[in-house]
Amino acid sequence: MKPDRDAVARRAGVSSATVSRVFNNPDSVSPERRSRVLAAARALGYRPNKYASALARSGSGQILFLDGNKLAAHDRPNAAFYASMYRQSLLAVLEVLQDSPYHLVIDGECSGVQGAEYEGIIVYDADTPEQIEALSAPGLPLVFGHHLRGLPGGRAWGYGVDNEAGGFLAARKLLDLGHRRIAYITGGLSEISSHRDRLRGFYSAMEQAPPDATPGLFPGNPGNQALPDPRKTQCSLLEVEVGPRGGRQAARDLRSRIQRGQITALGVVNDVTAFGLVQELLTLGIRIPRDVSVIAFDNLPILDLLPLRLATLDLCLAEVYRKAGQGLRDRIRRTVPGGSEPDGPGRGAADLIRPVYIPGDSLAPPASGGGRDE
Amino acid sequence: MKPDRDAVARRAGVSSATVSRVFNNPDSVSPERRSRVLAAARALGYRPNKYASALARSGSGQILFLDGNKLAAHDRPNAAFYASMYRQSLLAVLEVLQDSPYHLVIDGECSGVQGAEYEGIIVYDADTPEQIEALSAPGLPLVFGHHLRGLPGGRAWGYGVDNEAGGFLAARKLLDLGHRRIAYITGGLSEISSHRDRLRGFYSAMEQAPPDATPGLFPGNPGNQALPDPRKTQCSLLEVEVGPRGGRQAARDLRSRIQRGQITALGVVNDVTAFGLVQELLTLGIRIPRDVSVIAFDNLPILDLLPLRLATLDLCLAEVYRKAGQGLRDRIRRTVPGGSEPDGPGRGAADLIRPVYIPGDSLAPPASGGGRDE
DNA sequence: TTGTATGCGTTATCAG
DNA sequence: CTGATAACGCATACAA
Repeated sequence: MKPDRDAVARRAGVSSATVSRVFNNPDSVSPERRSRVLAAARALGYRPNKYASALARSGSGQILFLDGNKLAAHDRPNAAFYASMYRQSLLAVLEVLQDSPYHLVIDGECSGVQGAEYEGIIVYDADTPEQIEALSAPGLPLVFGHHLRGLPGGRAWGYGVDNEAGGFLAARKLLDLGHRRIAYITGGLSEISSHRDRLRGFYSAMEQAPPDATPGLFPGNPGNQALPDPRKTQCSLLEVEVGPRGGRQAARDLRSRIQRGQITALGVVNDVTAFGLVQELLTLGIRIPRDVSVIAFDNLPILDLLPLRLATLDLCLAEVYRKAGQGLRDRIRRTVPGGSEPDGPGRGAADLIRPVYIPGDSLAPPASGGGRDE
Repeated sequence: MKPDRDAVARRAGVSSATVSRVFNNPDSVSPERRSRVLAAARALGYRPNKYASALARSGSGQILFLDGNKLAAHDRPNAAFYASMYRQSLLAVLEVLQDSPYHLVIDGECSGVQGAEYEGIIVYDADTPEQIEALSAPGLPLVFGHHLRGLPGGRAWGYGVDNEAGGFLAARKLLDLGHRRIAYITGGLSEISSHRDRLRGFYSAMEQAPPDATPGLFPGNPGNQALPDPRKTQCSLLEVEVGPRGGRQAARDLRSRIQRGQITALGVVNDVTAFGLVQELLTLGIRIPRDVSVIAFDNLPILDLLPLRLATLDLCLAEVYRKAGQGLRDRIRRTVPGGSEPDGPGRGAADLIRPVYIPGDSLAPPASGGGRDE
């Protein structure tokens, strides 16, 4: 029924070992024969059998897609809203691994991480990379995805969202529209690195703001964080619980300042928080974007439940995880032969992908003509 | 490293073939030896290698998890809100298939359904079962999940949500609280069978309502559907576009009737629609549950974004898909040996699971003391 | 660079 | 009911 390696070999007039080499180590076979083999394979619709391959390699043939949420120290507060990201990421990895010799396995129990069950692990949204690196077998190629700056020094590799660039971009959008009285709403700064990164990026754009900018009206204090002094930036900072409830709280806290024109634009750490914020602002009779502009992060489906289209930044997780899949694939290859340390560009480091701006109806120039006047 | 079949055989003092039989056809080996083998296997932590197994069987060893949304005729309107269900279902199937000889493969391209790539298919949320049955190879065990009544007459099997029971349950909750002036909000009745089923169940509870019930105030007309005549039930019917926008529309349509006490409770076809409805009702100054009670279906995470907890029905998809996984597993077994028609209880039929009531703050007895007065 | 031969862990067939 | 033994489709050490 399905063509096997021997069929291809016969058709191409080579030995079956050569066919095998073409698929596993193409450089070790002469260009002329290689193309003959590839042609034959294509004609027959040949695709290597992953099972036989794994069996022959004495490998498991499995790559684990490990959900960091299952290992998280604390319960993720708004986890349920992020199922779409999970789906998106999973499908991206699957697409990449489609015609690799590996199967993607989704973690049922996290039990087998220790054992030699897998040939590599892709970690989805890990809370504490160190923990996972410690948990998994020493030789295992490990790829982290999602939000990451710096990774544990070891064998870990990562592909993630450039949250700092995202924060910068968000602030730039507001500044370019002419806003000068801006507040940033966030929370969980001590636990969640992505929140810190977004804030840092936001600040650094604000530091570049034109000199006519009005200083922050209520300088928040990120406290123990190694962040720029908000008094030097043009940005006010409001810390709340991250989530819809915190967003609603923020709306009540900012109400009078917005109504007096002391704040004309808001950056919000994520859509979930922005959701509550916008709900409550509208309830309080504050119009968006006329009275205040709002921009957030994540581009979640829940935005469709808001009466207006919120401007936000898409995290491009599909791209992140596509890269993660490819990266792992490459690293497995390099790990097998010599046992030599896998090199590649900057091991232990992370490739970051910049978020993309998604326009909405929540952004407009400040009402009172530019924000210079008192 | 990992124990193989021979290790188990040696330890149990039997041949390796016997070990194999214990795992594949337990009845064909004597009880005494069987228990010896099982003991040895447990002691060694032996688990059959799925790859070798598939290779030897000349099977693919793969079960396909096919996403019906990808084959849907029309774009699913509110699909993004249902990612959590996808995740939930997928994980349930994985759990069941954990120690079966099969791997779960998630559809990348739907390309291989024709080929003998898979040994079985689980179809997630299929729009048109007929289409999928036609598309897949004739011998393939096929299991459908999600919303289903009747299946194509052929080899298909299904496990789904008993939407009719859910509709009945929702109506009963309202009736038991004393409501007699009730409206049901739905849409897409001609395309979406689950919506019809919920309505049918809702109606049938209303037909049993006590004789003091006030007749429906604006008898809707489901038109071409084979549904009970709303004039005979105690229920008013409002058809809108399913989704947040339709929900908001419904709120505006019903506003005056609610304010005049002509309607005291609402059933809504799903949470997404209910979301818009509740948003708009609150905006219009209608209090929930004081002015009107609301109950919906699905128990989606988005309910956390509402300022009050909406009562709803959980679809228990985890259980549905756990059954689906087990069912498929059984069917594959029975299909292999004789080529005889797979029997099992009621082939071509569907096992339905009843939704479960999730309490909330959106339900209360009618304000004006029982609903009897004019 | 290429071909030959062996083994990967199971299942299934066939004698006993 | 049980035990040898031949596939299963492929990777790779080894020899050419």
